[in-house]
This record gives sequence, structure tokens and C-alpha cells, in this order.
Amino acid sequence: MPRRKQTSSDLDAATRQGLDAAIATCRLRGAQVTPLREAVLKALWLAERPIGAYDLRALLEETLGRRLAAPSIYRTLDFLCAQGVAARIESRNAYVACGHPDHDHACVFLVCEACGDATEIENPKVEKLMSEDAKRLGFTVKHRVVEMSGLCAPCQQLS
Amino acid sequence: MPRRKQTSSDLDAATRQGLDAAIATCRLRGAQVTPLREAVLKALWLAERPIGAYDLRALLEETLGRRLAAPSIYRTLDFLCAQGVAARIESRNAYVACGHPDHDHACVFLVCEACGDATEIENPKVEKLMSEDAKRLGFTVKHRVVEMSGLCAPCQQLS
DNA sequence: CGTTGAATGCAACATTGTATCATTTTGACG
DNA sequence: CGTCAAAATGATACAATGTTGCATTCAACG
Repeated sequence: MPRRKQTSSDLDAATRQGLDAAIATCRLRGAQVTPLREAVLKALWLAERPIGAYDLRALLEETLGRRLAAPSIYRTLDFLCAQGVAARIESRNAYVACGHPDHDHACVFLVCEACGDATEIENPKVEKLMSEDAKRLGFTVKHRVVEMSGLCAPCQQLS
Repeated sequence: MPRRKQTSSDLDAATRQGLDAAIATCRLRGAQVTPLREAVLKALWLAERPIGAYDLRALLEETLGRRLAAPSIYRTLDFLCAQGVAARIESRNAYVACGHPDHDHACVFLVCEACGDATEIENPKVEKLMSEDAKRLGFTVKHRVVEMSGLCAPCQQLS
């Protein structure tokens, strides 16, 4: 009987790849990837869109078959965001798996108000311009939030 | 005894000017500027930095001398944000008076983690690049959130 | 005036996020 | 191995933020 990785056996190819890459990224940095952290990250990947901390908790309680306290969720999400393998969508109080964990970057999110989907893009020029603005003011940037809300292409067709 | 405008008699010049301009902007659009809305906007200007809805309520309860329900505050803030004379800082759950109400624009905020001050800048290039990204994806943008958190110049000196 | 839609008041509640401390797990080291 | 310290998790309670629904008041307009 062939042995398959427990972690990613029930995921499609792209998801498995992203998840495994994220885990590898954390490990390379010497960060502990505990079962809880892995489960939360996997749930984020499976959700495929931004999901609130409490919804995420409900999902996990289902799949893990046990109760999960709010602080555990938040701590884990903080960890994942700090590692760059997840991101918080500020305008939605929600979290999403991040597809580009390796290089330090500012994600730009396009969040559809209709379907809730979030598309993550990168735009180095935007980052550069923002950095220049900050530098001109002598401001040291720790974190960037760049989000657009509106209607995604598929949802516009429906209206 | 000279008659002075009640609204802005106890404000410095720049604040009075900004507040009056914001009120004028709303009126031009046919929006009602009620006493509550004016009081909230004035409090935002006086605060000079992002302030949470409940802190704002406490301030107003003090100056107005009466109780103020949470929904009243939120409705008023929603109105002011919709008019473009205030803005919500998503990464802080806070609100701030907006200095450029007339032209439709995406504000960029630099929020200092130490002193809490928020500097509002405009960068048409950033807006343009973001719009282009959205257009390329067929995404219709309704709202933009662009924020940077970190340390402002004065606060860096202290460390 | 009276009527109508907008704005506000009010109570209760829902959601989101934290503080604190006890307990368990992990990793390093002798 | 066994032990010890640090990290991670569990658990309870609570704080902060935001909303729903409905009653009431206000203001514009004929």
C-alpha cells in the first residue's frame, strides 16, 4: 500500500504545491510548523478565499473533531501572517493564504464584494512608489495594506 | 458684541478652514449637514489623528453633554466617509478627517505605530497603477485602501 | 398644516479580538 | 535517557468593535 503525505493527500495539485511550499518556507526559517499551524494553513488554502477567524475556527473544529479556543486561532493566524504565508484582509477582518511567501513583498488584494473572492497580485511599481513617498517623509514602513474592493469580472456578468 | 460662527470659533485657522470646506462640500452635494454630523466631523478634526468610534463617542458625550448611542456614531461616520470628508483607517479600526474632500481620490495613509498620527498623502501614480491592474483583470473598483504602518520621522528620533 | 422620507434614539445583540494564567509540548544539553 | 527552559497550546473570561430592528423625531416640500 503506497504511503502518501498525510498533509496534502486530499488536495488538488496547485493547492498541495502552494501549501507544501509555504510549509517549506517556514521550516527554512527555523520556524516550527506544528500540527495546529499546518491544519490552519491547510484550511486557509482549502477555503480559497478570505475567511474570518471564527468561521475558520468552526471549520477546524469540524475537521479536527475537537474544540478550539479563539486565542489559539488568532495566535496561529498571527504566526502565519508573520511568516508571510498568510495575509489579513483588513477591510474584511478576514484571512487568506498567501501564494508568494518567499520574497518579502506587499500583496495587493482585489476583493469582490459579491462572491467574496480575493485575487492577490504583485506590483513592484506600486511598492516602489509607496516606498518613495514614505522615504521622502522620513517614515519607516513596517507593514503595507493595499486592497481594492469592488466587483470581479465573473460577478459583473451576472448583473 | 461681534457674532462669530458657532461652528468654528474655537479652532485654529487651518482646522477651521478644513472643517468649513468639508461642510461646504457636503452642502454642495445636497447632503444634510445636521448638528450631529457637524459635531462628529468637528471632533475628528480636533482629534488630529485616527480615533476609534467608541473613543469618539466618549469625546462627544463630554462636549455635547448627553448620551450618544453606538449606532448614531457609526451611521454618522458612514455618512462622512461616503461624503469623502472622513476616512476609515482599516488597519486600526479608526476614523480620521480627510483633508481633500472635493476631488474623488484614493488617500494613502502613513500611520505611526508609536504616536498614532496619520499622514494623508496623495499619489496619482499609485492610483493609476492600481486602476490599471484592476482593469486588466476586468475588476471594477469601488473602494481603495492604501495604508502603511511604521514609524514617523519624529518618533524615530526618540528611539 | 400634513405628509413623507431622512435622520436619530434606543435596546439588545453579534462579531471580532485580547488578557491572563495553567498546562503541554518541544528542543537543547548534559 | 532525563531534565530543564522556552515555545506552543488550552481554557476562561472579558474587552472592543460593529449591527439589527424598531420607535421616534426632524425637516423639507407641497
